[in-house]
Amino acid sequence: MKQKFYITTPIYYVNASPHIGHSYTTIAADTMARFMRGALKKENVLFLTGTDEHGQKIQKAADEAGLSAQEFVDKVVVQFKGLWEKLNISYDDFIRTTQQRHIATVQRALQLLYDKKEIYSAKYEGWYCTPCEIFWTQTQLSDSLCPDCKRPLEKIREVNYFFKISAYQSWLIDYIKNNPRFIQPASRQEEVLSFLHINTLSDLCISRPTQRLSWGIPVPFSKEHVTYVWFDALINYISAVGGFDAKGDYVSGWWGDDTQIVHMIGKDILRQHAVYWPIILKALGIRMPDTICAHGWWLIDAAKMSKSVGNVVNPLEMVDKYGIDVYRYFLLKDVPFGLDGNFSEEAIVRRFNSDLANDLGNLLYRTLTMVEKYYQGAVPSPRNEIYDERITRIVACLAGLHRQIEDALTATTFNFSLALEKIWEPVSMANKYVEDAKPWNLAKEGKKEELEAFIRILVDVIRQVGHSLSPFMPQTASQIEAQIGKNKINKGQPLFPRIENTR
RNA sequence: CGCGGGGUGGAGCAGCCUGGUAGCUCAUUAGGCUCAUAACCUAAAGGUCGAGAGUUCAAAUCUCUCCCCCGCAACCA
Repeated sequence: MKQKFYITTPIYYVNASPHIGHSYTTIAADTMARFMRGALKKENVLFLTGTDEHGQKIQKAADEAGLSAQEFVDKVVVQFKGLWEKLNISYDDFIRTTQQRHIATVQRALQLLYDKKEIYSAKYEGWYCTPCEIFWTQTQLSDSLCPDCKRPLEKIREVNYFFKISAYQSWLIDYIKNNPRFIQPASRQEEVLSFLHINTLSDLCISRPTQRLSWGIPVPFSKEHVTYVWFDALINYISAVGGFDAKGDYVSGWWGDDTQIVHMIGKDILRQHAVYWPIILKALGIRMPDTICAHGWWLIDAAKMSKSVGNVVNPLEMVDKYGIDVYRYFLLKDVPFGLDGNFSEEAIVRRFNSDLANDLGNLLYRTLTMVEKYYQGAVPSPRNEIYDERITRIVACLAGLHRQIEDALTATTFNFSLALEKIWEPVSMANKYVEDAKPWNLAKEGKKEELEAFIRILVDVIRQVGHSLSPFMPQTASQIEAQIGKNKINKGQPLFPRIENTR
């Protein structure tokens, strides 16, 4: 494990409000960041999120809202930050592409690439739909009408700047093959490789004429152009944590060889991150990130989430209804990371009742009751002399738990659901052990020492589980800690009261 | 002949790379127990692993053919 850990979410495009997908990526990154803060020192972890604020669609959304672009993005950013606060997202830095630190780095990067002759200007030809403000290439068209609005298109010819990514295709293929951890999960790596084998990369158009779009970062070597949003956006990962020195070398405390760099993304933007981004870095002479981790999508009642269908899930509503940690738990547990998941409230309730109420919540509450009943609320002190075989097994399970979680999260593919399964193992063992130990008999028969050892191991399980849970469910972890107390319990109410079928 | 993902007990999935008694969670049923949130524990029922052919002593797993479902336009994690 490297000394430092730098994890990012994508910077979210602020032309609309955040939805379940944004919250999923961010919760996953937050959980990793929290876990790594425990594994490394807190100050050796940096968790970055932010917003992508330039481009045509934002300008259009701003126009529709009757605001200037800047006013519009300022407004939406507040929504995102509000959601992250509500979801308990522990980001260390929040970058906006309209910030000066970002603009300066993007412009410097462009100039460096231009000086290295990695960028050239060329005439660009395409079909333009003026009402939609969208460009279409010949191959996207079946007739001469706009695929979106079915209105006639206009043939436009203009000068734009292109980045020579085609020159890097074979380098990229080799790099991906030689670094199997670069794109995760492995199935995504195959996807990218097969894409690169089948297609020949064409140079990336990285500018837009100012006459058509003014809401962007000005290209330093042309007054008539602003930067294309994707080039602008990807640079955020380096502009947030460093900059170019006078010689044009990138300098950063978070991009050295001692840092593990992870970009958490959704599968829809894999192409940009696995193809464009490495090439940009390579051309600038900057090291590659360690891992690009692309997760799947959430389907809503088995259908693709879509603004036009109107089935977009608002995370705030779910959080208000079920609670932050229940929402976090559901997203991280219900689907193996990487695959598409199916979101429904029935599924949340099912998960809630079986895992949180029946298994974990019930274990905590029955234990609290026993401590209260048999020991008047005082937590028995550790007793090592009585160990039956089952206690030994539970102790071994607890001892190995941290390692198991670490393996699930770091050794393979950010397997959150597996990590949570591991945390539930001691919970289940403890619930079984209650049946075996029959504490009510121990109490009746006056077997004081056995009873104490028994209660003590339950308390140990709960403490350890609570601690292990803290990256995933931070609030729950502290609630458990508060209820089980140090020397004296604070019984309170059941942590996750079962949701009965009320429909 | 476009590309990719998938089809495993009622539901959701693992297993397939590296063939060898088909496994997990939930739901169902029966029993046990009472510390506990009708919770917990134990047990049972339930599958010709999409169809067919081939390789093999042996195929969910390898090969071939076919059938069906979902993405591959936009918003967008």
